[in-house]
Amino acid sequence: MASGISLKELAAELKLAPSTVSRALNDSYEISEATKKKVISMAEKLNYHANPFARSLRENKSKTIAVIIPERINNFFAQVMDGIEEIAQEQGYHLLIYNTHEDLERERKIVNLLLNGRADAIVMSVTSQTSDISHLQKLHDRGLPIIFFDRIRAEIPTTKFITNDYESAYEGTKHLIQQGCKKIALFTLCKDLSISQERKRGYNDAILSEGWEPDPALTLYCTHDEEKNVKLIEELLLSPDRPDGVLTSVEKLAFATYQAVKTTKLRIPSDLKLISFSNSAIAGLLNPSLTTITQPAVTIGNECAKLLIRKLTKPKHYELIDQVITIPSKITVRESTVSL
Amino acid sequence: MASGISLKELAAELKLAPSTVSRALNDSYEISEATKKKVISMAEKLNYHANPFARSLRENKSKTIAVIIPERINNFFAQVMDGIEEIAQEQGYHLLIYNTHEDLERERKIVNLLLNGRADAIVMSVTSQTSDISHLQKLHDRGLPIIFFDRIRAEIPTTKFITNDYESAYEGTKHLIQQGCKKIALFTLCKDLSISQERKRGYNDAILSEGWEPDPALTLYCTHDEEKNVKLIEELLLSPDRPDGVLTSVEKLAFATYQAVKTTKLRIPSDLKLISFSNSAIAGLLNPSLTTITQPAVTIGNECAKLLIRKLTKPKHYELIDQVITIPSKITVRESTVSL
DNA sequence: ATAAAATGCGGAAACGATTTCGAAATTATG
DNA sequence: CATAATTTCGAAATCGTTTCCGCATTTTAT
Repeated sequence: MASGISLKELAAELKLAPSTVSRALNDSYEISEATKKKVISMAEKLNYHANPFARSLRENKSKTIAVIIPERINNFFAQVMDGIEEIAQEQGYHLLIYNTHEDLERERKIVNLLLNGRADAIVMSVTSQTSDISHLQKLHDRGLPIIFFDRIRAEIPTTKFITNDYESAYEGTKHLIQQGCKKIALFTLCKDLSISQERKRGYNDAILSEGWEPDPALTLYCTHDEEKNVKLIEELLLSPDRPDGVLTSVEKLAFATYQAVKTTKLRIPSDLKLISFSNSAIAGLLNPSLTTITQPAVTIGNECAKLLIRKLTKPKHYELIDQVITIPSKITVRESTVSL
Repeated sequence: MASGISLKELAAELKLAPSTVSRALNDSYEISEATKKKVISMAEKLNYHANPFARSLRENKSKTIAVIIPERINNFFAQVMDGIEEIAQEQGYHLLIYNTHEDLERERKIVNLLLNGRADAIVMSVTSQTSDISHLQKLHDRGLPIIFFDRIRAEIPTTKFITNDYESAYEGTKHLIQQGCKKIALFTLCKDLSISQERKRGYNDAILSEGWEPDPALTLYCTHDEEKNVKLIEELLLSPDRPDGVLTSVEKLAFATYQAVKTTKLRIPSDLKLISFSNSAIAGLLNPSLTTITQPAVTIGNECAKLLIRKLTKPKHYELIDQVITIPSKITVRESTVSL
């Protein structure tokens, strides 16, 4: 109903064969410049737009990239999406967005949907639940180009983009130590996530580098329920063994910590220093301003899209080799970690 | 390459005609339960997934909704997108995302792209540049269901979702007055945007309701360049006629105001009270915490998607009538507007 | 001057699904 | 038992492209 004129009708109008018109519009060498001009001007006049489905059906490609993110769009994912969108639009690619909402079953469903070719490639960040990866394996086996970012799975032999999670966590923890913290806690998500593990490793090694013994009680595995997280953090902060420094592995846990602190008598940074992975643009406006480890989210999005599109346009020349590309984060020190 | 088995191959495997298999999978009444069972189980076994392009080509619909937003994904648009995604996924619809980056030319291009049926419907918020709306008119004329939200265009006779911009701005301004402000400024975007106009109207009427004379110099039309905005705001705040209260029409201008205030000797809220339209989850953690007018972004997204999908699935029963549906915002008073 | 090659275009098949139409097989009806 | 009605399925057309193949006609080579 909404669709306009077809190629056949355009051809009839021009008294040419559909094949000729198609070739003219695709700038084929077999067509004379004269007819090309005629065809193109008539196409413009009649407002002809090729039916994308007919083309996709015939060519077996969709000029579409699917982006799968694991949770509601936060600052980080928003910036990655912006980064992907920027390149995709520039290259004439379309963007499909899916959200697994941290649900493995939904992830499976979505991935299976994409098995039928609706998208030419996939950029994704897995759910924290993703233990069984057979659905991802199947995608890859089918030859569908797929790139992981942030929450990656090393088992799938493809290119992955992350930030320097280990080093950033190490440096962040070191920073807390330099600021005088003696008992440093880590607030993180699911144990199973690669980034959680890497960040924990960095945190642990920083502690060890001081000759200290890491205390398992100081690693808090949080949930996806915001209120519950605040409660958990409150409990820890009210306990006699409370930490005097915290590294939060994701933005929202930093905010939860600010919330939790409110109900205690503690003050940031005098009683508790806080540093967090965060892509919030207003970390500097918080009370107190938040020391952040900022991930290069837009760049990650850009690079994912660039690499995928190169692979799609020149499949022979580019391979999504099994490698992890690391783009470093940047630490910005603010009030939450400096003693007054 | 990535595509799997076709209907024809599945049919061959079953020693049935493609038509029969198609009908079986679509649960047609013409097919016996016995063969349906056989077909379905074989389809599962061979991991058959219908080619979406063949289906779309034949049925002339894509089960896809396009979302067009005018700028990088901020809190508001992220929440709207989440809201749309939620319903779309539930109903088996796919989501295409486009960003016009406040550029009318890009908006035209994107809209023209969608003219060929790639999406069954559109949810959009126009750019601040959108003066000529012939491209939107054409979309609507072609019968492509389209819904506007937030930044709407009244000229296109379809359903639009907004918040109570006028009332919220009125109430917000009144709140500033009640807190003792005598000179209230409005920081807003482009004059041409419907929401800007409505919010300005609310602001103006609140001023008039006090018997005051609105001062044009107190309305600041900001740009899309963050740094420039900070400069503009600084200038105003340093002028002898500086305001003692500010209503910002969008979130980012509130943040710009916080930035600008830093370089002045002014204090919020004692010297300057600030209230802003904002969907930031951490407004309460700012320094000082920010009084906000929070738009029902997720709900707006939900409602857009619900209405569109109803229209798409039952075109006879639902019409996207020319109306503006208003979902009220909620004012949350925090430190930035209350004297200590 | 004739053969060979290049040019410019048309006809028709193909992509993979849905659907109209019709035919065969089964059951019901008189 | 003969005919009608119903159930169940197959053949073929169709959606709008692209592309393989073929056929003139013109240009170049021998």
